[in-house]
Amino acid sequence: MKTQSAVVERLLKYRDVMQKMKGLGFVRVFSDNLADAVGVSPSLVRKDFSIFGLTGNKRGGYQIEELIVRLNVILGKDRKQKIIIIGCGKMGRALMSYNGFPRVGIRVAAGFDSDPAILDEAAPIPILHISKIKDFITEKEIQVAILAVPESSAQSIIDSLKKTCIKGVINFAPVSLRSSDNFLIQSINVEQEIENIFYQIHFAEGATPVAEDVL
Amino acid sequence: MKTQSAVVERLLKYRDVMQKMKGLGFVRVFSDNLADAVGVSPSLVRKDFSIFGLTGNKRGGYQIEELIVRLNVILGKDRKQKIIIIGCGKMGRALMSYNGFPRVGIRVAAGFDSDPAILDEAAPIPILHISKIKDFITEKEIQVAILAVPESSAQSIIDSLKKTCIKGVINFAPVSLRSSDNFLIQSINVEQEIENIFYQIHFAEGATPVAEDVL
DNA sequence: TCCTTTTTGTTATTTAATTCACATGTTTTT
DNA sequence: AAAAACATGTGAATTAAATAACAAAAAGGA
Repeated sequence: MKTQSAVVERLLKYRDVMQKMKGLGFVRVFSDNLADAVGVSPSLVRKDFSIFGLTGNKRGGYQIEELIVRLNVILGKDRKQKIIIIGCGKMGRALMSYNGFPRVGIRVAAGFDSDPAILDEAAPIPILHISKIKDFITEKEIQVAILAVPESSAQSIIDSLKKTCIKGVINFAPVSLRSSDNFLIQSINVEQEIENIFYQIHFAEGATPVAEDVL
Repeated sequence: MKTQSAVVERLLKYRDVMQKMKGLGFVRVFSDNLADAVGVSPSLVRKDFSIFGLTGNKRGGYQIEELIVRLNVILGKDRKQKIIIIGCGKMGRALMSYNGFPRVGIRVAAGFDSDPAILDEAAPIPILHISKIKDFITEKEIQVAILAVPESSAQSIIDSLKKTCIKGVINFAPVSLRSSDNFLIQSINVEQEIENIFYQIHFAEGATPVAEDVL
């Protein structure tokens, strides 16, 4: 039922690279170029394109301009992409002002928090009280939220979001929340990534993971 | 040469779940429990354990206490895990005070920035000038860094880090930096995750990715 | 015009990851 | 004590993902 998340992630990277190439004045690109830039094999680039019916020209490669347009349609960039941020602690506020979002056409519609001291309804991106979240989501038809709240409140917020038209969440709390078919949760766990890196480093230094049976 | 990152990520999750179960007073756990909690199949849990030589008891499941200890050795949690944060803008400072790090035994040794206005050498986690980074890394034997700088300076910082004893980096800048064998880079790209979610949502709503040949 | 070069698009192959299935050792029940 | 119920551990089977390979189309000489 769900399309491979990995393929879509690669499409996003291809588009990103092409956007930058376009900015440099390039007009066409070969699967080899994209492969080098993204760090995959050229045949995988072509296969990914083939899955989505994206075609180029034998010998001539791909027209960057045209391919970006077609990719944007596939990736839904022709629609408005509004999100809200729940939890306006340091991480939440850092995300609210993150300029990577506007650059790719993602608009932060508002932030929400339970602490009255940090509310600011008049700001360009307002910080509203959490009690107003349900109406806001309904009225503005928000579908995606970032959850940047303490671990303790993450689950209960998720439960209430499930009763709204929110369909997907990026979760920064270190709790294991599971996606279901109609409610996607993508967790970002920085400490886990770091622990993973420490493991890879240590293993690379020659420490056997455990036994001799690991290739 | 590199062990599957995915397996290690699962080990980290298993350990996390068991840590919480231990806190609740549980003494043993079955592969089914861990599977449910982490969202994988029981046989995968057992196979993951088997790869690393982690054993339990037929019928009796796994002893939580003992398994956590053995996992911590495998995952390198018996060593000090110090990191530095490069770039102390909003995101960098949010990460500096993130309490998820101390909770899992990761210590932020210092932050670094080029802006003299935000330096603070006396703070519990000092913010030092970027010019001091090389000596600091050498002296404190730092192996892992978080990169939270603007896109424009990411690549040049990576290049200079490669000349130090840093072996792994978590990158928050939206640039595609590639790992090599002795220098790991793990990028966290929130906007990409969001775009991916938007795609999944839209596709789930019935929009065909492109043609009829996609299963 | 014809030959050579290049690069796509797709099928076949290989490799990797996950699930299945069941024999084996343990505990509980009767 | 024997039987029944369980849960692990692992090799076999399956599924999924990535690479390799190559025929066919386009472009550029000679």
